[in-house]
Amino acid sequence: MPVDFKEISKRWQKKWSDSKAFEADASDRPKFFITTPYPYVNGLLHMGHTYTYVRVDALARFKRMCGFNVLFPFAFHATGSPIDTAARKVAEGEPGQINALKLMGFKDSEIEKFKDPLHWVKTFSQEAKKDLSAYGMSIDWRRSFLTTDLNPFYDKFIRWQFNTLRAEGRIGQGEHPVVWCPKEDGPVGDHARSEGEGEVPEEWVIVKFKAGDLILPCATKRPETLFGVTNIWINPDLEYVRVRVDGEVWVLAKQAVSKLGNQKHAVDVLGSIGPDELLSLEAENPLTGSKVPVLSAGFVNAEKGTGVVMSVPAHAPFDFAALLRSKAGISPIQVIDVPGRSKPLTLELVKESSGDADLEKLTRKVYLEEEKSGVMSKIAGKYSELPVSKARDEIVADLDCAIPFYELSGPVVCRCLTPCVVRVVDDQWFLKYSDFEWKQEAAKALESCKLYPEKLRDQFLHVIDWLKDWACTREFGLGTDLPWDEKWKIESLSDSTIYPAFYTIAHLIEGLPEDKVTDKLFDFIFKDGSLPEGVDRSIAEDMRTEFSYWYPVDVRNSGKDLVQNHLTFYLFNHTAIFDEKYWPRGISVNGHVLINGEKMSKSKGNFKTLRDVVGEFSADVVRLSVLSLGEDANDVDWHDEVASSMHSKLNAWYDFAVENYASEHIQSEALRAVDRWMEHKLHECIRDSRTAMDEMLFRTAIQRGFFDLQRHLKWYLKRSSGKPSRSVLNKVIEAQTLILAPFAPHLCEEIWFKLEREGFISAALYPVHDESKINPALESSERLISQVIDDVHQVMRLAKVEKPNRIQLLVAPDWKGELCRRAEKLIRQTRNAGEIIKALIPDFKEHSKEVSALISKWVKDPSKLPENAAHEEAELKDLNDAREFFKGVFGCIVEVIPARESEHPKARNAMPSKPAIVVE
RNA sequence: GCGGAGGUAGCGAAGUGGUCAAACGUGCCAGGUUUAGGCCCUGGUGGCUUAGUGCCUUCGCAGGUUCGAAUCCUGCCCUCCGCACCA
Repeated sequence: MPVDFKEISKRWQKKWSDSKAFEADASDRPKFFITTPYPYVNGLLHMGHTYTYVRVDALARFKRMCGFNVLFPFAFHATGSPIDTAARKVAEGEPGQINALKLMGFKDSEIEKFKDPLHWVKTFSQEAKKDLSAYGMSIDWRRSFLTTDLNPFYDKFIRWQFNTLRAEGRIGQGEHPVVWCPKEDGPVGDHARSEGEGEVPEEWVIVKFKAGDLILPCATKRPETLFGVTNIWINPDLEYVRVRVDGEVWVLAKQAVSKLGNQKHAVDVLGSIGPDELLSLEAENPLTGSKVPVLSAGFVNAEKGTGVVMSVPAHAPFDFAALLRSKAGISPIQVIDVPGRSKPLTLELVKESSGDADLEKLTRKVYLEEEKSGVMSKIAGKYSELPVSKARDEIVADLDCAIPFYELSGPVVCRCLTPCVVRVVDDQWFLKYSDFEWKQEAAKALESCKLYPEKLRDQFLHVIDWLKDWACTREFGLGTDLPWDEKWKIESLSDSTIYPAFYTIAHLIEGLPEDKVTDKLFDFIFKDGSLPEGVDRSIAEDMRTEFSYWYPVDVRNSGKDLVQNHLTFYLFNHTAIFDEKYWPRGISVNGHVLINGEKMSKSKGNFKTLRDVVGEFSADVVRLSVLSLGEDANDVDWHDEVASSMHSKLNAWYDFAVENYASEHIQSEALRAVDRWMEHKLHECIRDSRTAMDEMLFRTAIQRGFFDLQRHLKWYLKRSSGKPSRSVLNKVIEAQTLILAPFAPHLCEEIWFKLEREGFISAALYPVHDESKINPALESSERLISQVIDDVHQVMRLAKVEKPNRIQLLVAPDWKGELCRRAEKLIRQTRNAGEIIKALIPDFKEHSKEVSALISKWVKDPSKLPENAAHEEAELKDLNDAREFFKGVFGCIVEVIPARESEHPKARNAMPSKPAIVVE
């Protein structure tokens, strides 16, 4: 019967909600607290969320079924600039943005409202809540909240967090390069760019060459090549100026002056300087002291650097090409050796006639090669033998006249269509993640943290090690004001590190008047401070109880892209703020969702929202499908066909369970071997799926606990010829339904109800395996029988027999079994066939020829040796017992005969557990 | 470039020194039932073989260690995640 999954889903969701099934409060039961990063609410939840969140929900449901008091809360993130920017775009009538909203199904009249960022936040958090409920998430919604100052309580919590961090010395202020729009006079994030997404400030160095009283500032990314400078390039077509920079007089291209101004240099243009004068200068290499001439070259451009270029012809294709053209008769100076190369790549490949595009390519090639395998040559004095990147760092550190300079990695254009520049701001606030001691604390927190999967650990360690100070404030966007400097908003990754603690009190704190919510109150709740005056004691104490009961978080699960930032920040901040007993207990990571092997993207047209798939396939089917497709940090590849097939499987299980369950009392009955085999398999499946669930290996759990169990059940039904044991069948039906419940909770509730079981299956206990029922010895008979069926099929196929009249199974004589068992032992000791044969022949005199043939075969390929060879008598019994079954399978008489009694030439082929087969 | 994870059948993916031609899922082929069904059942799905339960070849590429390697070692190629003020 077709099951109406959607109707079932709605009905049970309502029952759960009406009975507050997932609302959890502090108690004396063991607790399990699981969280996942809240989504940013600038759109609908999509396929990626279906995976991450169902992993959390499946674990929550499983732990609940293991008797834990489980808290699974959920909230919404509004902090940051994208929503702000999007709202502004709507206000400006930007067609792309408006279209995006239309595609989400909003009517023209509604779109108007999206001019207000608050409307985005409210709309999409509500939509997400609807979608998640329809997806069957077992969330305690009482504890849900929004971030930013839209929510005064969360806002105060974040202020407390930052005041605490500051008091602990975790926050500093300093210089920082940012991408800057000169017109808007502010930083420009990726979201606010019309061009240049992903471009960042790159670190260059300005090396100051002295030329009399003047300074020629050469901007370079490769200061280690200073030893090879043969001349300075300027472009006579550019306009050059003298500029007073930090008290010195520099010469540079006019366009470059503002760059310096933006990078914390005091600049004052003194006047222009002509090419003739420039070309007459002689510059002093600050590293070597040698004097080099200034020459002209057309490739010098003022967009990059200063318009003054140091020329290293041996290692820079543009320089060498220009030098060839200049006919100056200067020879390149080699600074870097590459093993296996007698002459620098540049000198080998560059011709006078090389075009700009070729030179561009070559530059990249040279850079990569020399960066990777180059070492400094002898000429580099104390730096010789060093790898180039190391030499670079040391040279810059040693040279007073080398100063940092930033250049964009590529052109960036602001949303206001103004080209952007790099600006060094000096009042940026940082979280001091570079602090060695803080790193050590984070590493310690990691140590006591269970990771799912464990192989994440190396990456976390690297991130902790390499993490630098994090700029934690922004000048615009939504969020919480930095408490002591309200020009700044706290940046979005920084206001979402310890908020799982807020879940523990979110539903209670709203009962207090806002003005009573102070830092002191948070100290009381989270840090055992004293109760501030005028605060309702019972609420405050409840909050403290909730926090100390639920904390720490037992598992936090997210997509793998958050390891490198959010999850690591999460560790850092917990160590800074909370007592060690509250540090995270577990972190779990999952891969991304691909659709038909491709990354999901709106432009590819394969973008699916959560509500799309749930609408198409139903919650249970999506949940089970997406979890069955992958685990670990691997990506899962969504295919609709998988979901269709999962739909059928679930439907079939519903029918089977409801039709075959005997809810009346079952009389005890004697169990046959096949019944005990079924119990054995059932308990194996229970054991394996339970273990997998605990490790969040849901695909394994589904395979062991669903696919495998179903296969075994099918075999059991066949083997028991339509007369399965009622009690065994009942146990299978109960266990299978319970095992499926964390994945397909709605359907399983419905089955549970139809089985006339009390209460929610969500609150029932997950099956526990009974070790005494597990007995691998029970498997040999069934394995023999299924193997025989396979072999007979193969014989029939090869012999082109479609409908056999008679099948004979000729069972190997006991001496062969004995031979196998003894050979097995000997073959472990030696690979010498002769030795083994010699040892065995005396006991198998009558079969000496066969023995030597078999032994040499087995020595050559031990996998051919039957393991745990059956005894003739047992094999005859197993096969005889299955005769009726075989008859049903093949539709003909099946005879079981000892091979030694058969005249048939095939009889000799019989081996233990592999009877000879005669098909007629 | 740097750090991390990977490359096994059409696809997804088990398997980490011999029992693995490779579980399980999906797809595909053939047959049955049904003959509206995204239902169900049976067999097959690397190549060769076709009275026979066998043989051969594969686990990104190239070498090496071993009686024996998808599994260990070396080099190379490719894919994915992240690389910061962005959620």
